[in-house]
Amino acid sequence: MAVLDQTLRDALRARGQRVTPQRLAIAAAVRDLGRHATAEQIYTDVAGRMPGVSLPTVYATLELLEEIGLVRRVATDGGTALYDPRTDEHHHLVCRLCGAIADVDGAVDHEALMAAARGAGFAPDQAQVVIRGLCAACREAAVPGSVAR
Amino acid sequence: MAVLDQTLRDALRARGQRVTPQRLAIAAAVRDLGRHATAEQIYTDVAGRMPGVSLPTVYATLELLEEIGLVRRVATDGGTALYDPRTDEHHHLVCRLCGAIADVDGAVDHEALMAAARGAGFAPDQAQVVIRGLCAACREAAVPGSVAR
DNA sequence: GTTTTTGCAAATGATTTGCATGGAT
DNA sequence: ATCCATGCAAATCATTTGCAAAAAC
Repeated sequence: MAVLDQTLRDALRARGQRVTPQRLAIAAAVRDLGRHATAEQIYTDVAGRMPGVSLPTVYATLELLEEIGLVRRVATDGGTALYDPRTDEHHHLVCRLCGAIADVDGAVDHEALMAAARGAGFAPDQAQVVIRGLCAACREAAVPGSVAR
Repeated sequence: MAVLDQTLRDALRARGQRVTPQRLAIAAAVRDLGRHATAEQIYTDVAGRMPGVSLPTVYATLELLEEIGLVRRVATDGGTALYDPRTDEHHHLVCRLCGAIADVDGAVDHEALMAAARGAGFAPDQAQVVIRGLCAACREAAVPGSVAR
């Protein structure tokens, strides 16, 4: 925890930006909430620790944290973005019915993707893979018996 | 063209839905505009052929066309969705500055992705890969000389 | 002290919804 | 004749912006 705080403090100073309690609290909330939280969820969590924080500040800070590389914004198709504290290469599975989200590791050759992007003249920042479908629970609900036991 | 129309007519009848001039015009617009059009662009194009069409109808029809499998909705992160008449497996490169979009073929083992999804208990519908970065033009504009000549 | 951040309220922009009329079957 | 689809206007919802007050540096 102190580690994250320190990284953030250093990054902010390096950018000539200020270390504010809001920024520290938001970073802590992202870490503590774990995977895939919406801005609203993060806002609610932060509001618990620090009454008075505003949603615009949460958005601004999440953007900042993303630039610094402490969070990844995941666009899930569902209109609402998720913020993921896991910053290593991994991808997502999103349930089209209930919105449940799961991680997928491997299964994608990241280097091949980046190479393909460069081949097209792009300077790629990041690749996001989102697989949409039905999660086990929704599949069972839709067609009882369809999920192997 | 007649091919697309016929496919659409058949699909609509099979679903017990109606073949309307709006639906035919919207399908034609998607086809004629080519890749990656926004709902607004499609609306503008359709309005040219058929004054009076409404944006809500365009949205509803695009959703329908996606269900039928005649278009793919591509969520580009940029708030605005794109509709792609190319329905075969391929992925996208999106410029973070100008929004330019390019196709990427191959580079992803689609079967491996689907298998990974199934392994997590999902019944996957589709996988979308979006690579964000700078296109050649924006890269050149940002850091002159950075693009190999 | 100077400059960045914050909080508030309001704006924005894409997409959706409710409802009465018009149209396809 | 019946039920679906359309157009319109208004609603929704996530996210962003403008600006004056407060807080870091």
